Amino acid sequence: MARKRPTINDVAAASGVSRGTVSRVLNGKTNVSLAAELAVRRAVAETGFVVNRAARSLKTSRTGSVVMVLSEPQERLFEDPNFSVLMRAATNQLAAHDMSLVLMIAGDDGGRDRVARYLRGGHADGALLISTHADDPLLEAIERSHVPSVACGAVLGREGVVPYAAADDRGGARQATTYLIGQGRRKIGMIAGPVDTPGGSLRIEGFTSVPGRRVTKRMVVHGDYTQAGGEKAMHELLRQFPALDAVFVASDLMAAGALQALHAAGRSVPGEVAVAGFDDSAVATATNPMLTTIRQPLAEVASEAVRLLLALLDEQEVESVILPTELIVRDSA
Amino acid sequence: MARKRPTINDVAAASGVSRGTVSRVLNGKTNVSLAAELAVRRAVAETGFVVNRAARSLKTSRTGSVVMVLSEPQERLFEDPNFSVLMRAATNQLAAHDMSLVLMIAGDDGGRDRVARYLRGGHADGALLISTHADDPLLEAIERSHVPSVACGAVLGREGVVPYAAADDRGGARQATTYLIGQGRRKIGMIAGPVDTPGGSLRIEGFTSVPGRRVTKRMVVHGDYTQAGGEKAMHELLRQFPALDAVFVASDLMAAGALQALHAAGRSVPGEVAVAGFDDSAVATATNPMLTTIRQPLAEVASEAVRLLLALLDEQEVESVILPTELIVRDSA
DNA sequence: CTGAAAGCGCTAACAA
DNA sequence: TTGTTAGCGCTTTCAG
Repeated sequence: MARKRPTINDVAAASGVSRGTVSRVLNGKTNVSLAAELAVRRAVAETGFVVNRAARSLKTSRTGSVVMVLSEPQERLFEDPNFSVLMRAATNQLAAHDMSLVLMIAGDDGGRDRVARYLRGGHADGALLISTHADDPLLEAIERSHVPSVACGAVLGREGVVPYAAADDRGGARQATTYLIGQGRRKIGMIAGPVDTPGGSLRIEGFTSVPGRRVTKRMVVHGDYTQAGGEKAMHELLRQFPALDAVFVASDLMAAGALQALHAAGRSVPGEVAVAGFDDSAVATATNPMLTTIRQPLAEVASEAVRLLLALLDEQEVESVILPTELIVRDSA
Repeated sequence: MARKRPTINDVAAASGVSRGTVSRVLNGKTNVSLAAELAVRRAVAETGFVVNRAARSLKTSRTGSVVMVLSEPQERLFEDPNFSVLMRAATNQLAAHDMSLVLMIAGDDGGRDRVARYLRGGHADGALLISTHADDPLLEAIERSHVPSVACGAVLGREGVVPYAAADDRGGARQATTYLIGQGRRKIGMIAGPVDTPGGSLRIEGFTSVPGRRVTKRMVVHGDYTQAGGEKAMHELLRQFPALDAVFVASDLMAAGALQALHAAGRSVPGEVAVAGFDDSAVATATNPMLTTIRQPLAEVASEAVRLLLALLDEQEVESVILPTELIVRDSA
């Protein structure tokens, strides 16, 4: 048993046509008689034929795969609940087009180098960039490789260069802030992410742009998107801006940390301080009180990014898309 | 600019040796003079040559990639914080061997079919199975494809057939239970996972096997690894076994739900009821009180699984491995 | 509408 | 130790 894998030749033999004709029905199906097509399809089913991608790829120089490149430092992503959602959505969307997703991590020089070689080697038709920074040396390597790329989340400072699909960070921050104000809060602080990420800077912009109070520098501190970072940031904020009656936190994980800091400081939530998060990740319902937060349509971000990438591969013009967020009201604000 | 990608012929020309010699230094480097090797290496660097995997694959019928197959239904994994850890570790480990990881989701019939075709087509050298059940039709397809496979976490009922790397579920449960008993708890309930998962049944075994009290049926209820499921299960447990003074919960996410149920029922934690979780995922420190839990060495599980798979590809005999867990004491017990 | 034939870039067997 | 050579399985002209 376990005979050799059937090739296109076997299918040709079984269906009584030539290799060329089989190939035609397998692909564009241009100029094939119905009879021939039927015969081929039957033979494919009978033999259990599956095309050899390597051979096809060698001929067409298309691989049928897309690489998802993670640029975030290991430890951060380790805690990041968003990434797996992006992965699954991208995988599903790609699968619908009979393409596959390969994952690469460009966390250090070695990783970046591997990605660069992979791309230069033409091992993937396109790249999906996750949390890539504008100053990431990888960007240059990608550009040099001429492999079409799309980012999930804008690449700060390269918005015009690298097409992207992203959640509306600015709008989401505005939603949260407006809600807080609507709840009668006026002295609102913010725990932001690192400024070199879109979530870091755009959410500050959104936060700042809502009228109804003055925002000064001491009202904003920065965390690193981890829970411990959020806790530390909250303590700092409490020191700088003790009068605050609300905090908008740029991620749920950091918000969980902020909740702990507030608890330790003896401030009740939402009584004395209202807390709003961002992400609507699993931790949002694990905290006490549960987090009022902003849901990002991450699955859609990934599918849209894939759609853009496929369009790019198809040599179409593409335009970046920004998807709306949604306010989820729970107990913390 | 943007000239054609250099081939092995260009390298041969640039280094003044034949294609064959270039190939030799690129691969096994058997029987190559130092001079030739040096010349080739220089030429590779100069030309920026990267081997064409498709061509190599066509010749060797090895792809240099491994597919990670997720069998879990979409909605569960969506909340599962473990999966991304497995992915990253596997990716890193594979990268160290110059191989890549492609991700496929076999959540429904369509997905399973795609995976089966992928494997039958010889598009991957091996498969890494995640949360595959014994009755998954995919298993048969994989077997039929003759693609070497290793599971992350045992495939219940197929332990002898599919090699695996797993955390010590039984031992971890025992650790947690023993700790609870050591804290003076005697009426310990359990919220288990679905019995058709290793974490579901082995953790019950571990829980039950610790002496010091009697375990009856009403002390164990089942959840579905979601937070909502944990909450519901806790309510049920409270009804069946109201006298309990501790709960061992088979996942942190469910434990977070259990905490909420206990809170709603007016039972203090850990005062009246001690709670121990499992996983040590991000939610474990987001809850209030923070969870005492069992840490699974997931990254090691993935690396070990990859190691086993590579050994299998190398035609070696392999033996499944079970890795020790660690008790993390926090505030809930 | 279909068959024949020429490679895609690489490895490995063989010959030198 | 090295060069030569024969394909791996497929797509795609080019004739017919």
